[in-house]
Amino acid sequence: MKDISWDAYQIFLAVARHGGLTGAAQANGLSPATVGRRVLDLEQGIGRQLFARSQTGYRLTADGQALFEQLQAMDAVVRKVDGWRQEAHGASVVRLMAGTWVTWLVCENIQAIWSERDGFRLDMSVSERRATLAHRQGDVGVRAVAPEEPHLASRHTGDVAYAAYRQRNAPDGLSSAWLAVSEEDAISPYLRFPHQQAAASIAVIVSRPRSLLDLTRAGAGQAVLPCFVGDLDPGLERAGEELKQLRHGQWIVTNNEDRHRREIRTVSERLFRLLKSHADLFAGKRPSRSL
Amino acid sequence: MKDISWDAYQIFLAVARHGGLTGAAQANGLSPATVGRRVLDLEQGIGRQLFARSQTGYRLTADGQALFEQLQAMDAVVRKVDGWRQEAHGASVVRLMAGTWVTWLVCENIQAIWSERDGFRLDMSVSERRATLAHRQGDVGVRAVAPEEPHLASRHTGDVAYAAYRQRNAPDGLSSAWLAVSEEDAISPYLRFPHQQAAASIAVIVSRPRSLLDLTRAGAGQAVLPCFVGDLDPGLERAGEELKQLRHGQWIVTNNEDRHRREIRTVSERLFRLLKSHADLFAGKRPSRSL
DNA sequence: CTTATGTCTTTCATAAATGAAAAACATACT
DNA sequence: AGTATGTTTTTCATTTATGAAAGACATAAG
Repeated sequence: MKDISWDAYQIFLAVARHGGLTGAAQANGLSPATVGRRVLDLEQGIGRQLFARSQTGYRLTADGQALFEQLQAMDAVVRKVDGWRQEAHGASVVRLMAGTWVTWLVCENIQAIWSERDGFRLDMSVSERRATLAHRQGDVGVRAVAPEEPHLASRHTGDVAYAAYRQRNAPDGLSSAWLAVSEEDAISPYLRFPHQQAAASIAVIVSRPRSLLDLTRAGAGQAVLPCFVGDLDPGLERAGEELKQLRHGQWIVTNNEDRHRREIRTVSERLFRLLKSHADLFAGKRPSRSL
Repeated sequence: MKDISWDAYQIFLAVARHGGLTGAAQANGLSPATVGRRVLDLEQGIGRQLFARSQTGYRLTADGQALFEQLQAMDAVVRKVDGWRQEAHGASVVRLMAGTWVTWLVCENIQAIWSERDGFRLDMSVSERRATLAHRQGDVGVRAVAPEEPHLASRHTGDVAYAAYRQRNAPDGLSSAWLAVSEEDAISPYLRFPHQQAAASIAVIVSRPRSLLDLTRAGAGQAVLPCFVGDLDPGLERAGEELKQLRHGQWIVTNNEDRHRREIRTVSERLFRLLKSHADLFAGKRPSRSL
């Protein structure tokens, strides 16, 4: 019984997961031809057929399934090792926690925040909840309330204004119906507004704020959106004045202890610059549409 | 952060266990040069130095020790997989590696080594080369030199004596010609003897030692044979005294790690008993022909 | 001290593995 | 039915990895 080369197990797992050679080849940086050969070799070494082959891909046999399950533990070890490697490299991940719309703006302007040459990975996590950066869940946060936590450092970027938006030039009948996220998901004041002010007129309930924008653009009704989102969209117009009771400040927060970490400083500086350059837009002063 | 090829981990473990490249190379069926390169590559991939290198071997660094400990779980998975592989084959093969004449003796006494009721298959592999059991090529080996490899367990069975043999009562003219295997196949000292002592008198060259016995019995000349072969054959007699310079010891070897395998223990115990019961015969003390 | 031995590292020729491309085939769409 | 698409398998030229051998070096023995 000859020893099996462990990379054969690695390739086997990839084929099993992707259900074929093409996906596995991409994941492992090999060609489909090579992956096919390696799997054949493994089957010979094991003495069992591990996959049922078809023109549309590979399916695990019972024996293949047995091996797949056994090898999960191996994969778990490698994940732990990878975590240890990352640790060994100091901090090659920066985790950014922000709400739906700031995350959207960052994505639209990603080249201003991150490039491949930076040598770290950017993880962006969307949450409407207050970014506490607790338990090191995040490194940089964007929030609507100035932090009082002593371990957090913050920088004020400006105010955020809100208004109701509807489809531009929409027929009048539909545009008065309200679009809202569900009450249980309505964490922020702007998300709660339709429930508090026009509950009987809510025509559609969605689970994500991004869906509000989509529906509004499609003419399904009106929704409360941040001005920097609504005013930037050529398919939307304001359905009324700014809703001044919803206005709030905006802060970028980091952990005091992370000040020395270059990657975190880099990201928070760049983010501050991005938000500051959009300060008027955030505050509800209408842009010229040339941005 | 690039994925690490899992066979690199396999090689790392071997180097760590053997404390150097040479042992790991043997265990993995690679050359020391290759192992050294692979470990360098791994250190680059991990971004840490894993070994302190010296001319006397490799010692784990603190980082290397951390990785070593993490990878024990991976090794454990592979052992389980190997158990499953064996199970898939019904744990049903024991591979015996021995020279021509021991293999012959085993065949003559097969009921003492193996029966169908044992529930495993016996594979017998003839090789004049030293049985290293490397790369799991064999499970039980018989060899002429005591093993120094730390992963091999051995038991001494006794000495093997050699003499020149000819056809019994042969006419004098033919019996002085020598029979030999070819020089390139003459791996063992006894096979080299005719080339070294009587090269000009070699009448016939064969490729297999078994042919020496056949030719000698047919009266074609004289050949060096182990005493346990020549003395047992009623058609042969010694052509001279024991060739004392050819005498050597004999050991049965198994892999330390295979100790727990019942079939391997069974075969090596039985083999030991067989060879031990023939110890006098092997040592050149003449039998009574009633065996 | 010198010599022998064992081990690692480097170089170079060779073997093995690889990927690109073509062929074959299955499935989905028109 | 014909066409388009996606996937696998096979072939062949190229690339990569490998091992043999030489050199360098450390350690042990005489």
